[in-house]
Amino acid sequence: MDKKSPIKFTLTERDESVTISKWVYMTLRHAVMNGQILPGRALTIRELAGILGVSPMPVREALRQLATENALEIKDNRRVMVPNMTAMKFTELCEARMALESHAAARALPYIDKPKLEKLRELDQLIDAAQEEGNLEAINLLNQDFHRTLYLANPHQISMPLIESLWLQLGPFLSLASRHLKEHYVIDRHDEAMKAIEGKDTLALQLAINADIRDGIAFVSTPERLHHFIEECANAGRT
Amino acid sequence: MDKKSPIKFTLTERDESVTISKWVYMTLRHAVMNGQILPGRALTIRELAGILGVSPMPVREALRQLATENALEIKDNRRVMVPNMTAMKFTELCEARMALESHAAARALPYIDKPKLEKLRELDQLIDAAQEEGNLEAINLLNQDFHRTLYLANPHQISMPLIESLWLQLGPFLSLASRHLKEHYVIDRHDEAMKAIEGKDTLALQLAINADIRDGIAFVSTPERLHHFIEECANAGRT
DNA sequence: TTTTAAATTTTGTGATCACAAAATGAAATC
DNA sequence: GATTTCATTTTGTGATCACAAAATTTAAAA
Repeated sequence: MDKKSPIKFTLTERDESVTISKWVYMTLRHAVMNGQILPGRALTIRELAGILGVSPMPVREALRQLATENALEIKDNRRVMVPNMTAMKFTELCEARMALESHAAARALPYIDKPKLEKLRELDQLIDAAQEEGNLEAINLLNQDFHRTLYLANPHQISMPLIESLWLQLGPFLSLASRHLKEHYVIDRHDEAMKAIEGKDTLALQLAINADIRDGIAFVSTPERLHHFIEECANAGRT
Repeated sequence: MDKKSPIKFTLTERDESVTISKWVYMTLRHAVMNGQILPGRALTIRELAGILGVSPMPVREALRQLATENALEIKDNRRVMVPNMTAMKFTELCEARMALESHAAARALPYIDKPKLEKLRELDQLIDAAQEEGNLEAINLLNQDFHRTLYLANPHQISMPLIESLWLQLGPFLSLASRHLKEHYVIDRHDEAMKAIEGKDTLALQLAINADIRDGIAFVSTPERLHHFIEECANAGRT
């Protein structure tokens, strides 16, 4: 039954300068992050290799890498899949995001200079524009860019990879859940963050980041809706 | 010059039931964690495969996996090595540990029941015993066990892999630095943690965990000593 | 019809091979 | 002696192959 549901994901052309392994990794990562691969759907090396038009080898490495980042799950059967979401896991992931990202933001703040502030302002405006258009994927991408730019301002930063792992684990569910929504009313918390950054107010920045994370998942607000979405996603990729 | 310095690390016998890939991964991970591979020393797939007595394939996967955990660094040259420590990086890693682990501890606390408390007490006593003997590696291992047991008490926990990544990044430096020390006077902060756990006092537990992390790295206490050790480690594996 | 058992296919693992890029060493130039 | 150039070797990447374990299908039995 799993084999019935066909796998289909965005294929970008490969730049010659990038290794096949990396291209495969980035392609699969994007597919997972954007919910293009249903949770529970069994992924086989050869099938993916066929779709991507490469040998099994680079796919193998990419799958293992994504599994190490907990974007994929390798069961005892050696079967690889996008893990299913649970209510508790969702809570833990969000809480971990807040703990890690508010920390990363605080430690990046001293390194925010004029040009970086400008870059953040620019991203903030792009997000506003994307919201007017209602372009969901763009909003998501730009939002990530905003956070990444902030955290990476710290030249000694080491938590970005950990944060990316959390994003990867939340990505598929958020993406799938948002697809089942009629309308999105996203509140922009970045203004608060920008003000805190300008004022070099660490605590205010941490609060703004936490608020932003909370808002980003606000559409599953109530426990009922959360369970509703979880069920819906589980059904979409029924085993 | 790099090639001159021979690589040597602990080789445990492989259990039939475990895949070669996993065995190679665990072996290399242990070697990195315990400073058996000098930072900066170039690691080649074939050399390691030769030492381990396996084909290049499993080594390749293990190296990539350790690289995604940031235990190893893949340079542009495609060269793989244990990354060198810097003072700022060291600080960032410790701060990240405190942020993540105090968070993990707080979220695990509600799940600590009688048997788990007993297990923690047991580990605490083993650590005391190991300290009397001055068995450094045992202390380290048991200390990790203590923290792991605590955090994993939360059945929905998702931060353990992130924490392990931080341990992996700190491991080689701490291990190498401690080797250059005449004496170790480790203060046991676990008693405080135990008291906090028994009293279900979240804040006290977080403080105890943070204190424990600080103490664990106390031997590099002053910035001068930190720089001294960093230099010494860099010289040990000079490029 | 449902359950069990055997046969077949598919799959991950691990080894080997081919090749281009990178590192190394030797010779030539300044 | 120091630096560059070129030939040689080593290395990572990616493809292919062999095989045992797992999954699937088919056939037989209840």
